[in-house]
Amino acid sequence: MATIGDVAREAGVSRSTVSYALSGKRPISLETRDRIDRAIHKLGFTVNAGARALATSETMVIGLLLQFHDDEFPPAMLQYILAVSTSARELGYDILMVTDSDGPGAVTRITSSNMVDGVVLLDVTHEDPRLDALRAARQPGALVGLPRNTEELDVFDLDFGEAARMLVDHLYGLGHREIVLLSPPRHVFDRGGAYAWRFRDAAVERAARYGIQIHPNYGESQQPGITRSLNAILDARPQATALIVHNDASIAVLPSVLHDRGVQVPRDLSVVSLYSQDFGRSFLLPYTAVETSPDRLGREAVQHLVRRMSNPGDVPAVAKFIEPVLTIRGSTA
Amino acid sequence: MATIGDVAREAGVSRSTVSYALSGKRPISLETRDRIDRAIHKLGFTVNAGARALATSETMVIGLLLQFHDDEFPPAMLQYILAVSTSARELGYDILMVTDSDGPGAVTRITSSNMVDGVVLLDVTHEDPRLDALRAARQPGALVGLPRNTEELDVFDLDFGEAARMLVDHLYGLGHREIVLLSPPRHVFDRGGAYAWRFRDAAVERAARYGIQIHPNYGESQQPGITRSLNAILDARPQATALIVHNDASIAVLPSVLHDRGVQVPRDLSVVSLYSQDFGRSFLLPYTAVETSPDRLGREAVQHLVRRMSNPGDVPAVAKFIEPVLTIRGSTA
DNA sequence: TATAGTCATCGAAGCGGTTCGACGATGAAT
DNA sequence: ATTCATCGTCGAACCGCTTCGATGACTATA
Repeated sequence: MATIGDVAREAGVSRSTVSYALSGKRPISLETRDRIDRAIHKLGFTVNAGARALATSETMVIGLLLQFHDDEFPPAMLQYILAVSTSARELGYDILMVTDSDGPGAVTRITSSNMVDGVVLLDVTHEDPRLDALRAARQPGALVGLPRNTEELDVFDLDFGEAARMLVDHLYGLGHREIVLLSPPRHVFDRGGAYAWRFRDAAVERAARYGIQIHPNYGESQQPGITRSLNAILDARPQATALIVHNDASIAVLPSVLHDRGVQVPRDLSVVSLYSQDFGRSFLLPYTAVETSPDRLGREAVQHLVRRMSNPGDVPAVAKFIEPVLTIRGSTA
Repeated sequence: MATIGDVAREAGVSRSTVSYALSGKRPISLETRDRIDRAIHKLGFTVNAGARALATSETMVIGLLLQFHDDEFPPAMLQYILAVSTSARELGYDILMVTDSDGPGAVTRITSSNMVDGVVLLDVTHEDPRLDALRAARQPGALVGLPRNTEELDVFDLDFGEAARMLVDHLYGLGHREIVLLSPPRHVFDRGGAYAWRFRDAAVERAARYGIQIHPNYGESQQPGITRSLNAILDARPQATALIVHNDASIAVLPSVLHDRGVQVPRDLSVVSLYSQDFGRSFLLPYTAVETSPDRLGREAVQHLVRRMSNPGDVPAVAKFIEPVLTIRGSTA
């Protein structure tokens, strides 16, 4: 393995000169730069990332922390992972992905050992135990998901309240007066998945303001419970003319369930939901829905994190709720 | 940030002594070990991963390389990612996940800069361009997926040929004499996704041996093509009594398509497929199928990689095809 | 013509660990 | 009573790179 010393010797200059040629932090004559370039190619030299990290205290790596809960639909998570990874790479960072079941431990481990320059926390809950670990860390973090206390933290999330209002407005405008709402499983609420109740509460509040009926329900996360609960919910409200589905696992199987019941959309029932474009494409979901935009979310989180990593202290904390976009797909009437 | 020097000073010993106490590579008296432990806790010391990596030439990080192709179904990939990540962590390794579109470049980048001790390549194709980069690297690699030339490489894959034979046998045993086979999209074949034609060829060969009819077809990867092609394929073979689906995207939407056609499983059509248990659970797939076992595959790949990383040279190259397991779910008659 | 900047380069120190060889103090074996 | 190992510890060197301050050679300024 060629080191910077080998390159220096080959080019007949000092190591520091090679370093400066590499970084461009000091002027180097054209001629020397040329000799150095040739030496680098001849020896196949690449900077040793560890040594550079040690010298600069910058690893150029971002930690990505995720946890898989039984009550979540794994395919949805992938969208966020990809978005974070891609935008990090665009900014020159690599991703250390940690799926430890011990979330706080993982945060502490990778930050205190200086493996990363910053972390992105996915799927943050109301009282996320990882936040204490993050606050204790030297490195900054960006959250996707809304904790109770956002002080000193950069958080990014969809504006679920607004999403709910948009969907209720849409249905109300079409004349619907009795709506069934399918939320995530009760577990998610208990665990503090704020997105769940932010969406539900806003929907209920909006419906109340219009004086229309809305029936909130919890969904299930595992088959065969999903189908069973879906049927039970629809059975219980035969008068309802519209369904709002805020539940990834349920929405994936909804088409076949509706079919089994002989329900035609939108003739018999209007259906709206909340999912990302990619997700909808994977599962052939033809429903009018609000985009969850994992790509925008992931990108913003990473960009902000990088900004904070480069000017520590200077960047004020932000809580950014990206505005939902309604995509009409003709599943409502 | 406390360094090993701070700990040494606090404990009144030399830095090397602290290091030996940490690693246990030389005997340390109980009393000094105690003083060192106290100092470590008092100062909240953690070894700096970069410095250690520099000194030992071991990063304790494994690179995980993946690429998302348009013709693949993203949710299936997640299973592998998780399996690799989990088993790596169990062995003390972290995962550097790289989703670069430039696969070979990514391999070279992370290996030549010594960011990782080894790499896992997911979804390896017949003539995978990443393999040259891997061969040129100092670090060993483990592949998931089968390349044309496996020399000097450790490859892990499901025995797709055997899987196909098991499914054909199963159907033949039940009396089926005309079978429709739905393969991955043509793109996958062209790109060199060996699993696609290994499965297809084995199925065709087996059917020929039994003297029964089998009709191979390419599937699609994106809606609405999936549904359209599924219907076209079924329309074309009205006599067929069984369907083998080797196509993640199609299998996810198959239930609703069959329903739309008024086809009852297994009364009107027997259906078998190939997917992992988790995948089936996510999508409510009730089909008799061969397990793809991403968890076993990921685990074996990582374990072998780690073994090779610790005794370089000593470990002979392996090509391991894990044996498929048939799970009867009652979708055949 | 003396003076002050630039420009290009070098040497040395430092980042935070690990590891090798040495060394004094013990205890066991001869 | 010597000799030999073993035990526990230390100092120094090294891993590969960055960066600070210094230096000599030029060029522009007064």
